[in-house]
Amino acid sequence: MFALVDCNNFYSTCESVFRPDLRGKPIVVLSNNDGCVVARSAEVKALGTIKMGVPVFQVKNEIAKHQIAVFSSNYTLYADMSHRVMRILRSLSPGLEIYSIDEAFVDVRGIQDLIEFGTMVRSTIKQWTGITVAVGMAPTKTLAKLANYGAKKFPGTGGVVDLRDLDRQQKLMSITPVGEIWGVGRRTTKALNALGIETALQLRDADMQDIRRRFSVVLARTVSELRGMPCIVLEDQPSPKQQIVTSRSFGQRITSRDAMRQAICEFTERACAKLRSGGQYARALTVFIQTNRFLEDVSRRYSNQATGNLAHHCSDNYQFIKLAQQLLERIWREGCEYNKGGVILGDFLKTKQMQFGLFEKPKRDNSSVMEAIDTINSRIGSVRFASSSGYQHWAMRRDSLSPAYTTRWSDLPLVK
DNA sequence: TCTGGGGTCCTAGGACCC
DNA sequence: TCTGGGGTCCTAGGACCC
Repeated sequence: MFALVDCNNFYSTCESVFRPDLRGKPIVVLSNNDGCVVARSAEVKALGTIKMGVPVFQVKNEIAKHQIAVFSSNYTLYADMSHRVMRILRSLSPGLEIYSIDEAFVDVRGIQDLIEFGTMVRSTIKQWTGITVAVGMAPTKTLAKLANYGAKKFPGTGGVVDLRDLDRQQKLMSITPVGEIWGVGRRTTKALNALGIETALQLRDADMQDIRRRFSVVLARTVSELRGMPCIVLEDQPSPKQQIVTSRSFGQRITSRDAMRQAICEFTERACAKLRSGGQYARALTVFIQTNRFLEDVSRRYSNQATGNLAHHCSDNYQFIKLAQQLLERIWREGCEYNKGGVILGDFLKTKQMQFGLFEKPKRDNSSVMEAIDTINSRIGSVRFASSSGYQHWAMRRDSLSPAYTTRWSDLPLVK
């Protein structure tokens, strides 16, 4: 038995928890660079005119008209609030899989009264963090997701749904559009609709072999899960990463090679720091740069990437920065207005054992230097390589950033 | 003028091996 | 006119998730 616990309107709730004056008011939270709407409060969802993911400039009038409060993404705040929620969940159940920043699967095997448990989870999290969650419980992950959908969609449930009962499953599936099912995206929805499959129930009762043939093994598994046969297990041990991406849209367009080199070097540094924080080693690095992909004039569009390998695996800023600069030289095109760039670390070592080449002398090991840098950066801010320091004209736009209420002493809310 | 960031998995096709 | 069978590895692209 799985429970899926999912925070309601997570980012927007994180903002309103510390702004009681905004409770019950419409709120949107924007993506990095203040580009798109990525979270909406219940009041905004109810308006129906501001869709998830819409570019903010397209809904400027709507925002003004309804006096919607706008926030830039404050990931420091959201990550901290997420940790608080997850810590509570872990204390309530030993089996926990943190699935994303705002949701987790919980192992609820052996719990007799699921509704009682779900209600307790909900009220505890609400009281201790101010965050409201919905709880859906069922014998497979896909059904638990569906139960959670029901808990959010129908207020009469009190935000908690136990979907063990087969009749109840059938009833909910019959009124749930197939596109709401976990694993069924936009493209698949369209293709399924074309076959006459509109509801979750119709997908559950479709011919499994036919689904396997027409679509993929992934969708066939979804069908199986809808029938109550679990195919996806609880992964309470986080599996090691296979790649690390660090990329940004720039606040202002970059046209000079020097500024781009600086940005790419900084991305590389950050990616290596993430790598070390997971105790991993990588060998491949990809650098990519692109102009605005929405440019009308196609001749001004440019996008390219280059991949290179180090002689052996490492997690050393120094070597990856050197490689990153060589790769950038291969793809740099003069005269373009770049609006995004990034790096991808790949080809990770499967074990924690370092393997050197047979005929090469082990290079000087910088790990103690890296460790020192990481320690300093985690406490008091930034020690940087010279290659990535300098002017930050490209820093992302965050015009409506809220304070770091829970992680910076000077930002602590005052109670009068 | 303005359009996010970070991931995973699957499939098809090409290059190569014997 | 006619061109095998069995395999691995890599990459690009697509689909999905939050």
